[in-house]
Amino acid sequence: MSEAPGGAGEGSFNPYSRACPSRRFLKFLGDLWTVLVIGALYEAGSPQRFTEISLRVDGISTKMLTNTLRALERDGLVLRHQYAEMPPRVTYELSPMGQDLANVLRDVEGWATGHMQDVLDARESYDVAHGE
Amino acid sequence: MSEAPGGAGEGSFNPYSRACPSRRFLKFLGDLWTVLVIGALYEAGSPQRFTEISLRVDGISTKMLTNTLRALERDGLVLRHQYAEMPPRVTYELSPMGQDLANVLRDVEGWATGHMQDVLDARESYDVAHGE
DNA sequence: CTGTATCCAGGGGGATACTG
DNA sequence: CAGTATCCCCCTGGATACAG
Repeated sequence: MSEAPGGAGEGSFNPYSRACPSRRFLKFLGDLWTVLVIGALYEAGSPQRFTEISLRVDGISTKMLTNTLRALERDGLVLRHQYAEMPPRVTYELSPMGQDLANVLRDVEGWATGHMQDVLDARESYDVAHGE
Repeated sequence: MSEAPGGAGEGSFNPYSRACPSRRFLKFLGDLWTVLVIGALYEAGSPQRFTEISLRVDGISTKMLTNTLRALERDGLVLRHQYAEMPPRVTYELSPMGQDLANVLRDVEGWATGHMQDVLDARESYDVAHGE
């Protein structure tokens, strides 16, 4: 019952090894746009259109929104619905697995905003102690 | 009681706004090296030396390990201890706030490794359906 | 051992223009 | 509206050499 640094058992994935696919995946999950897009879809609670998402995620470019949504869809985290209308209408929503992930990422987001002030203070102390 | 996309109340931080400092912080927290270094320190359970950390986090360069540790220390998430010895000895450990964060990030890591296979399968299905 | 300093290639990602 | 296609700059981050 020896454990790798990641605590993964045998036959599992371990992001602490550079060759493991979970490392790249973890990197993707941590990507700012990934986190915010998933969070936006989660917050919305209903299928969102391309433009709606871009409005919720301030500053995201069409390129990155496209890339992010495409990757999320490919990974089975987001469901894409296309309607044969004119003008075209496309919506995105979290898959069950995506919603599960959203809950995890939401904790990270909550932790970040919840401790932001502490961190800001810590930085100030550090900068003062280390000569700006 | 209106809510921003991030669900943050007034006076709080909201990473969905590009100007909010929490966005940059969230980006830092999601960074691969940040996640793995914190995870490594958490797993270790005791203060770790520079070299020990680099061994746990496969593939990290001295530059990035230094940068990451420095940033974590500045943010009050990691405590650095320096001993006046020869050869020099320095150890790092999570601060109480850092340990709190570690628990959150650990869930993300666990989610990633726990769903890696599902994602791998989803990708294969997607690629087949969309012509490789 | 624990970093720091520099160089530099590669890729991420913004801005912009254009299409079905 | 929902993207796609390019250009292209910048900045990340690896490699390397060196210092305390």
